[in-house]
Amino acid sequence: MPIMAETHDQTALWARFMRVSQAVLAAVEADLKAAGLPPLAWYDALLELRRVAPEGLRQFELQAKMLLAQYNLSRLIDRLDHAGYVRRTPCPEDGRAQIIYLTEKGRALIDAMWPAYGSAIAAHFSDKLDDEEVQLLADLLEKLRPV
Amino acid sequence: MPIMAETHDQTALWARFMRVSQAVLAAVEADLKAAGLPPLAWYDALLELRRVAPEGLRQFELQAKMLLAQYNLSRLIDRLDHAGYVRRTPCPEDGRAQIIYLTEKGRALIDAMWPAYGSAIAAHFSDKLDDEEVQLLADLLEKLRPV
DNA sequence: TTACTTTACATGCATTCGCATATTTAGGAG
DNA sequence: CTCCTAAATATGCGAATGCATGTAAAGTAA
Repeated sequence: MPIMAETHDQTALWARFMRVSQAVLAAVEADLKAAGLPPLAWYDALLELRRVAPEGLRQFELQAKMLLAQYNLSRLIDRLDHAGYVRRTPCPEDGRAQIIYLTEKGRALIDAMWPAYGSAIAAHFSDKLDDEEVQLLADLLEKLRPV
Repeated sequence: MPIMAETHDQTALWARFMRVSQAVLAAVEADLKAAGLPPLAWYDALLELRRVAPEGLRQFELQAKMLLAQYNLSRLIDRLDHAGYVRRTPCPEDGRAQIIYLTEKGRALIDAMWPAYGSAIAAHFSDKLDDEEVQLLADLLEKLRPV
């Protein structure tokens, strides 16, 4: 009964997809933590801010670039702000809003995190794929990308 | 400079891999929640217990099958136990241990969750891949699987 | 036996998350 | 303008997580 077999294959593949992606992510996070560095979300947020520097981003713009709920991003920025890596400033054109700027300290943190982060990505991810496989996976992920 | 280009490709692929897997997982979890059902981890744990039923599993055995820290599994079992889906019993051969059994109510929850879960997997994952792509992705994930 | 190490699991505490809601301001409709 | 709705962000509170450590039983060595 091929239909059942396919259903099973697909469900098994789903389970494997989740397990592998979570395991790889956990391995990379563990490497960062072992190096005494902040979690990945900090790096991601700071990196998005560096992409637009010297401009800043409004919170909802940053949210669109990251995969974080509004309240979680609000508090992530709290932490980044308190730690001195970003600075919140009121938006002159919209009284509700704030613009978030990367600070010099934040830029330095990106640089400090990248060696450990890049090595971890290589060790747990990139090194396991050759060029052809990189392209294959990129195409498959494009198909899976939510609309 | 092909080396830099490859490094960039691989890092970009890493980012995409993480974003897509997290987005797909979040979409499936959201469907479950919208159906008023418990989170995926509950299903996963109960399913592992059903696989070995009528035998039970010790906590560390279940931990090896799932991607959960020891203390998180301990508390997940607390919740499943309090909700009546599993039952903890002392292990006669090892006074430190307990054996976790699936209850009838737990078996019923698996059955109740599967329609929503299966549909969500199909909608957010399986339906986006044809048979050939399923096989390709399976092979790639096998390469990425941590040792 | 005693003493030490390891394994299996639990738990106190601080951090983070999820949810609902509050707060402030924008942007209309009239 | 006034009233209403929607958008941008923050926050109180309960649940879940991470970390360190606790407890109790096994295993091991003498």
